[in-house]
Amino acid sequence: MARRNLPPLNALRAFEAFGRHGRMTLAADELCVTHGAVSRQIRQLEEHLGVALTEGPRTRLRMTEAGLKLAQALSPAFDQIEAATPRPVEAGPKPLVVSCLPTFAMKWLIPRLPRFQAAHPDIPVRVAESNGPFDFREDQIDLAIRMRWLGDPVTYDSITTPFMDHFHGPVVSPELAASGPMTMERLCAMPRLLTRTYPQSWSDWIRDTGAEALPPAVREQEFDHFFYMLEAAAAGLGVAVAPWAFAQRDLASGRLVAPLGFAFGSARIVAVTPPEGCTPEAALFRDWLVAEGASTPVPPEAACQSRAGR
Amino acid sequence: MARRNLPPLNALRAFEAFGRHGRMTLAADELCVTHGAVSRQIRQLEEHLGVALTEGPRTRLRMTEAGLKLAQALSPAFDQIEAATPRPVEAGPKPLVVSCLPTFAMKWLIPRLPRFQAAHPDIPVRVAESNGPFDFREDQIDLAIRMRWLGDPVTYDSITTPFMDHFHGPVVSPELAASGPMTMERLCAMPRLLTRTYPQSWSDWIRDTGAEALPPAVREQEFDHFFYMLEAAAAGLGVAVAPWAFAQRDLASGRLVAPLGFAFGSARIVAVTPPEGCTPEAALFRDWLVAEGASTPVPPEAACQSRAGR
DNA sequence: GAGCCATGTGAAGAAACCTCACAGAAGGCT
DNA sequence: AGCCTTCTGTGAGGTTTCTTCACATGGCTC
Repeated sequence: MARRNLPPLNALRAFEAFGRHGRMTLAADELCVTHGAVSRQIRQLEEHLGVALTEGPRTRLRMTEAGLKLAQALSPAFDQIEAATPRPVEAGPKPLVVSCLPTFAMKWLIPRLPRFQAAHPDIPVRVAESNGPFDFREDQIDLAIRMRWLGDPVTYDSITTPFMDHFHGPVVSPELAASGPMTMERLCAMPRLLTRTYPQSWSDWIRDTGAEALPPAVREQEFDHFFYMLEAAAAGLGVAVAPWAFAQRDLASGRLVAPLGFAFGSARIVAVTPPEGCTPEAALFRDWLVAEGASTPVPPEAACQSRAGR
Repeated sequence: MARRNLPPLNALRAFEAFGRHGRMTLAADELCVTHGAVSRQIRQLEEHLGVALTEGPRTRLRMTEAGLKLAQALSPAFDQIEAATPRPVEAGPKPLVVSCLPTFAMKWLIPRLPRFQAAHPDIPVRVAESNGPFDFREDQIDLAIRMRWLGDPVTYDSITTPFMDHFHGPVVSPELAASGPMTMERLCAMPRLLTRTYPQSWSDWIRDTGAEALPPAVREQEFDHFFYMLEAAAAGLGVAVAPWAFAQRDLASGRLVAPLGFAFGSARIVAVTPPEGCTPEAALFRDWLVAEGASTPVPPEAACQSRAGR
C-alpha cells in the first residue's frame, strides 16, 4: 500500500472481461472496442507480469492456470468497485429491472436482449445479476429469472412462469475427450469442477441420469462463478456438470465437448413476477422470454429423452 | 457485470491514493506523477460520477462523505488486485522485509525511509503492511513493527526493542474545535470514530488520562483503516482518539487539532526480531529505528507528563 | 484445399495523460 | 497588516498510450 505496484488497470479490466467471456471478441464487445485492442492489452499485461495468461491456438484460446487464478480474483474486486460507485442520476424513463443468474445473463440473456430491444425500443432494460434470494420491493426488481426444481415447495409470494427446460451434463475440453470414447469410468478418473453456489451439480446429474451413485472424486476444485468453471473445463482442468443453456455457445464453437450428452434436469428456468401482478412491461418481457425459450435449441441427444420423460 | 459500467480506473486509483494520504501532493508522490495530474484525475472522476468527492478550501482539502465511502470501498478492492497479481521475478539481492502497521507505515515509516536508504543504499527494503500476528519464517519477515502494551505478556519467541513512546489523544477538525475551549462535556457530545482493528482506543485513552469512566457515545462510526478514520475526523464527522505518531503530520499542517493534547499511552512502538537473532541488515534497521524514534518530536503538552511519569 | 473463424500485428491516427508554469486561496508568522 | 508558505486549480503544449483498420496467420470444418 505504501507504494502500490499495480499492473496497468485498463489491461486488467480487459483481461477480466476476457476471462469471463472466454473469447477476446466477446470481451471487446463488452468493452466497446475492437478485438485488436483487447489483444494488445492482454499482451501488455502478460509482458508486465512476465507470466503467460493465455495459451492454446488462436482460434481456441484458453486461460492458463495463472490466468484463471488472476481472473477469479479480479472479478470480485471489480464487482466491489462497481457496487461502491455512486450511480449517476438515472435519466429517462424508469427501466425494467430484471434480476438474473450471472452466468445465464452472460451466456443466454444478454446475447438475446437486442432482439427484445428491437421489438420494444421504448422499454429500457437493466439486468441486475444475483444468485441469491430477492425481494421485489426492496431490490426494486420487476422480474427475476431463476432455476426452479421440480421438488421445490410451491409458494404464494410470487408467480413463476417456466420458459425453458433445464438440461445438464458433463463437459470437458476437446483434448481431454480426444483419446477414445468417453465412459463413466474415464469420467470418474478426472478431476471434478464445482461452483460454490451449486455444489450438488454432480449428484443432481447422477440422479437425473438414473445411474447408480457416483464414486468419490479423485480431485475436486471449486469456483466462485459458473463462467470460471466453464473456462477451467475449457482449459482442461477437469470435468464440469454444466447446464445446456450455459455451455451451448462453447459447445457450438468447439471449446467444450459433452461426450455423454445432456440429461433432462428435472428443473425449469423460470421467470418470477410479484404475486400482486406485474407491470405491463414486465409482462411483455415475460412473454418474450417464453417465446425465446421455445426457440432456443435443445441438446440433440437429450431431446427425445426429456420430451418423452416428463 | 453483463456490461460493466466502471468509472475510469486510473482516476479511481488516483482518488484512492488521495483518500489514504489526504492530500493530493502526497498521492502524487506515491503515483510518481505531479499534483496537477492527480487534480485532473479526481476532477474527471467527480464529473463522471456527478458527485462531489472533495470539499473545503484548496489548502485544506477534505473528502466529502460520498468520497470517504468510495475510498473505503476502493482500498480493499485494490488490495485484492495487488494480492492476486503474480509478482514478477524478484531481481537483485534479497530485500529486508519489514512488517508494519499500515497507518504507521504510511504516516511515519515511509516518509523517513529515504533517510535509511541514503545511509545504506545497498540494503533494499520492502515494507509489508499487516495488522495481525506474524511468523518470521512463514511470512519471510526480517523485522516487524508493532505496538506493545505495558501489560502484554512477555514472550520468549521474539526480541522486542522499543523505539518510540506512544501518545494518544482526541483529534477533531479545526471547525469542530473552533467554537470555544474544548471540554470533556463538549467532546462527549460529538460522534466518536473508531477503527475495526483497535476499537478500545477510547477506553484506553480514558484510562491513561486517569479520568473517570466515559459516558456512552451519542453516536459511533467504525472504519476499516486508521487513515480513513483520520480523514473522517478531518472531514468533521466526529472525534477520533489517535496516536501522536499517526496524526502528527496532519496536526502540523492544521488539518486536525488536538484540543486536549496527548496522554502517554502506556505502550511503546517496538521493533520485533526473531529470538535466534537477526540478520546484520535487520540489526542496522533496528538501530536506525531507535535513532529515528529518539529524534521524532513528542507532543508538547504531553512531553513533561510522560517523561516524568515513566 | 477452400472457406471460416478467431486472434496476432504494422502503421497511422486519435485520445488520454502528464508536465510545466503560473494563478489563486487560505493560513501562519513577524 | 503584509509577507511568506503551502497546497490545489488550470491553460497550453508535448508525449505517451491506446485504438483502429487492414491484413496476415494458424487451426478447424466440410
